[in-house]
Amino acid sequence: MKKGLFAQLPFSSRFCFNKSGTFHLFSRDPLHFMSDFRCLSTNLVSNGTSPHKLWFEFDNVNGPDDALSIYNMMIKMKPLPGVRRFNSLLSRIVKLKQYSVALSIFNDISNLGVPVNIYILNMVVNCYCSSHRVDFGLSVLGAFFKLGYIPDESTFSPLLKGLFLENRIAEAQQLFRKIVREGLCEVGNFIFGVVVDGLCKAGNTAMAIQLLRVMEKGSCRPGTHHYSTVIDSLCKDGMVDAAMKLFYEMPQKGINRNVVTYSVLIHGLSTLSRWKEVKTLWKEMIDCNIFPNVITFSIVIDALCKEGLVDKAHDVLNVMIQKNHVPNVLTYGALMDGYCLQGRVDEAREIFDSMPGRGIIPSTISYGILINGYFKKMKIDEAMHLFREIPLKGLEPSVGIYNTVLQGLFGMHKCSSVLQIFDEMQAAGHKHDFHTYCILLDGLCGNGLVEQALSLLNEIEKKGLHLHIQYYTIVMDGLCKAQKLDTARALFVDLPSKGLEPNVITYSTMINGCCEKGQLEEAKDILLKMEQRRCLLDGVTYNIIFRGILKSGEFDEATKFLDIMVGRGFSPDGATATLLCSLLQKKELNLNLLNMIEKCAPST
DNA sequence: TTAGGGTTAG
Repeated sequence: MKKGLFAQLPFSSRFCFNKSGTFHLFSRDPLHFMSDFRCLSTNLVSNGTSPHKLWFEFDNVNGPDDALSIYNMMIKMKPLPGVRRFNSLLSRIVKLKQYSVALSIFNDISNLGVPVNIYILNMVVNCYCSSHRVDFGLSVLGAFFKLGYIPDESTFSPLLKGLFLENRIAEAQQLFRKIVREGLCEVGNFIFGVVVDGLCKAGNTAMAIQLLRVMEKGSCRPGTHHYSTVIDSLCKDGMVDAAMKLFYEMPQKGINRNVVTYSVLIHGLSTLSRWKEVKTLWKEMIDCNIFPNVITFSIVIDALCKEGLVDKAHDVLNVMIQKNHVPNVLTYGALMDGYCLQGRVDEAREIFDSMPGRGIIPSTISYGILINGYFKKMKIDEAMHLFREIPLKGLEPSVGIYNTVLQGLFGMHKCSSVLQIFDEMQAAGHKHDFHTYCILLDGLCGNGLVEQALSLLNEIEKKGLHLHIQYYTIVMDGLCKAQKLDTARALFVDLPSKGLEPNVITYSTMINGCCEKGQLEEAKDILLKMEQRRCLLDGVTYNIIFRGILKSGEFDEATKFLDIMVGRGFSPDGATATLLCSLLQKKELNLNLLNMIEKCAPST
């Protein structure tokens, strides 16, 4: 059907179809249309359809198939519909995020001689930038000038967004500066929003705040959107107090807060279990006539579940329903995960089964949550049955689902089933990703197959795939646990030759391996190297070293180390507490250390 | 241009 449609297109050879039935454009010079688009195609077929019958139907376009059907009808008309009709169709396709479809149609209409206007050119820029092809987007700028159009905010916004999306932060900043300095277009709320969002997502919240301050002094003042974006980013960076400060600054500066502003802050606070403040904010929000929506409720339900308070979360769900808010697939997913985390997978299953009756179709992630829950309860048959059900329900098993199943099977020591599923995955054309390799390496190590993990690592190297420090860290850990410290050390020493830089987890893995083998001196050497390379120690590393010293019986040294550790804001974790308890029982700790432990960690 | 889900190395 689809191929038939394209056979009628004048340039059907440019399209190809992938396995999922969607089509994409062969890579071509994005500006080739410049040479073609003025040429009028003369051999159009007319079936007499009136253009007026079509123009109102674009809202009913719900996917590439609909788009192509309408497009096919449009190009059969004589005379051809005007550029505005094509504009509306393209705009609908862009809304559906079918960028390659939009670009292909664009190429075709330009070949058919439909004149290109600035709206269409901006859409083309947007399509390239949204599909990680910002360089093509930039090259379209040339077309603007050739056609006498001046790029505007709608041209530069997607370009900036695209650069941020491709993690080309410096270039995005450079372009933004150029736009401002040279007055390339009006710099309004919209473009500021793109830059604030881009900086935040790039992890540069501090610079986003600076930009807010710059905006305050200019003609385009920051608004609710800009503040909400920055508050959210601060919360995600764990800086909730700084986020609160900005939040309280808003009314002082005459900026309204909306449900998004409240929701992101509630998210930040509830992840830190600051429930008292969540309650205050909730009340304040309603007093201000801003009402929580399905996302706000879902945020709270999710946070309660992650804290193990699934029954409370279920109460919130009931309140939500009483207040006529309709829970969606994400709300139920959060609750299902909450039950699974408590090992109450049957209750999670009840929710899952009740979803279709409530008009909600479970997503692949809903399946993933439940499959993971079953594996954690060792219910392999139920897990695999659900996995097999996914395609039967018309859903595409994602890489994430395959990863969950592979990991679950490894956890059940079903290595032969892992291979079978991995083969199936490849046969079905599903590309494995970075996580798949991590799961395979970790699963092989965890099942006593460290040598095979090493072979897989070699294979990854030989294939010239992107090497990642995490692969090596996993295998080094496996080697240490298999009493093969020498091989782990060799791998560790070789990292720089592969262009890889060890990170805090790599160092702590090796330190742990050395401590377990009683090689405290070597562990100290690695610690020294780590500090020389300015790799900051985290809580887990401090605990690993502390346990290593404790096990060596050097209690005076352990006391000194604990003092430093606590001074830097880290406290003994669960594994350390267990070790301390067993040492206490054996009465092996000295008095100084006992006093120190009591002072720093009353809970342990 | 702003908010929510599973898996993800010590």
